[in-house]
Amino acid sequence: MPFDRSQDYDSRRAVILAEAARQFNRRGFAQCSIDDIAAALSITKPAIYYYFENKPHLLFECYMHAFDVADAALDQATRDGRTGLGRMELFVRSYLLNGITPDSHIVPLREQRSLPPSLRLLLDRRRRARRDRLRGLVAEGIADGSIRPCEPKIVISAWAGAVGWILESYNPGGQLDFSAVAEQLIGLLLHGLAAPTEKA
Amino acid sequence: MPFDRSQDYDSRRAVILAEAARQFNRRGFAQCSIDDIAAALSITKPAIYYYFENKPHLLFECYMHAFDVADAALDQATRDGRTGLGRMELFVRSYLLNGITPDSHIVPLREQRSLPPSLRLLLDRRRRARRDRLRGLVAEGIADGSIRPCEPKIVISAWAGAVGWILESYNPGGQLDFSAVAEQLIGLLLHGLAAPTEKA
DNA sequence: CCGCGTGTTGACCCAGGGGTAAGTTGGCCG
DNA sequence: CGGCCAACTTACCCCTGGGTCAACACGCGG
Repeated sequence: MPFDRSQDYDSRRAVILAEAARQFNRRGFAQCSIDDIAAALSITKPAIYYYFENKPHLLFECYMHAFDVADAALDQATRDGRTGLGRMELFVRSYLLNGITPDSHIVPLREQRSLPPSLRLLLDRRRRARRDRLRGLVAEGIADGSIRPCEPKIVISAWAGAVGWILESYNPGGQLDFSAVAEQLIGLLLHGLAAPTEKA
Repeated sequence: MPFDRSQDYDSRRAVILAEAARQFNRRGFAQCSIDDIAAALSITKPAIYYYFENKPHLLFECYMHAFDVADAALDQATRDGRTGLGRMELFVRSYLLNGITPDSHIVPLREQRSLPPSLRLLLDRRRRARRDRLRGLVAEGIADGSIRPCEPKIVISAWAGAVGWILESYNPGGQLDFSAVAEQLIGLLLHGLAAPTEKA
């Protein structure tokens, strides 16, 4: 998706953001300069500053976009799922298969440290909100018997790490296509959670 | 562990490396300057350059140390375990409970990108070697019936992410002490892998 | 044709931090 | 006591890259 001057403001802004996310994902925040991102779009640095306040804000908006996607998946899962475990499954499935494509606005949370305190605060708030909702789903699953007794905190951190690292280390050139990878991961995660009586 | 001039060369070098690992872990590689590390030890930047070639090498040695610890755990697990699943359990247990302390030379693999190509190559070699050994354990577990059929690649990436992210997000001030967290994580991981007939 | 606002550029500033050169301390050995 | 080497320090270089400024295109309404 090239930078097209005939598009409207919001579209051009989104194109820049997408390219930034791509580069941040591929090479890491610290390793790409604004010039790199600009060059990839065949524009110059000040053009980017016309749309975005500064480099951290660029990263921040990548995160926000990723949160929007994840929250939408979570809303849907909460609505459509029947048990705690079912909701967890719907969430991760929807997130992996509909929300995310490799190179979309993923930007693993590991780059958090690159944000100034003010932005980190906002980010943390959203992260905690999502985290607490997910913990709630696990607790719910334990209560309804679909999830074996365990510590929701640990489950959520472990899942987040597993999903993030799979996305990070996924190689599009490999033998498995992405949906196969996703299915394997989902199976693994669900087996870890499910109560012994479940069949999964 | 302060920097003590009366210690011998290797000890002082190790103290510097440990402090570097601490800071890299806490604040991220890009966010700490050599001056920061030096200041924390009450020495000056050139003193660090007396022991280490440059900043990437410092990070590189953190990684190497982490690999040494993990490889030792893996050797022991391979030796002492009886089934594929048993070996996987021994590995992760030994790694978490004996190998790692929060703030030791963990330095998550996410900082890989900060290394120059030559060092990344060396790192990748070791990472692949360990990864392949672990995949072998999973394959072995599937063959011996202790692990349900699945894709070893996915399992290893997911485990790596889960363990790494738990270490990263562990809060020493929380209600759970580290060994409790480790046990919860191990339980979760093993449930995900174990063949249905297993009791775990 | 003239301005005027939006979008974009070339040229520039400048702080931070990696890395170095040369000088200083302090212990040890002859 | 003199020199020498390891272990540092002070002072410095300098380049990268974030961020800015003034000038410039260009479409559009008057």
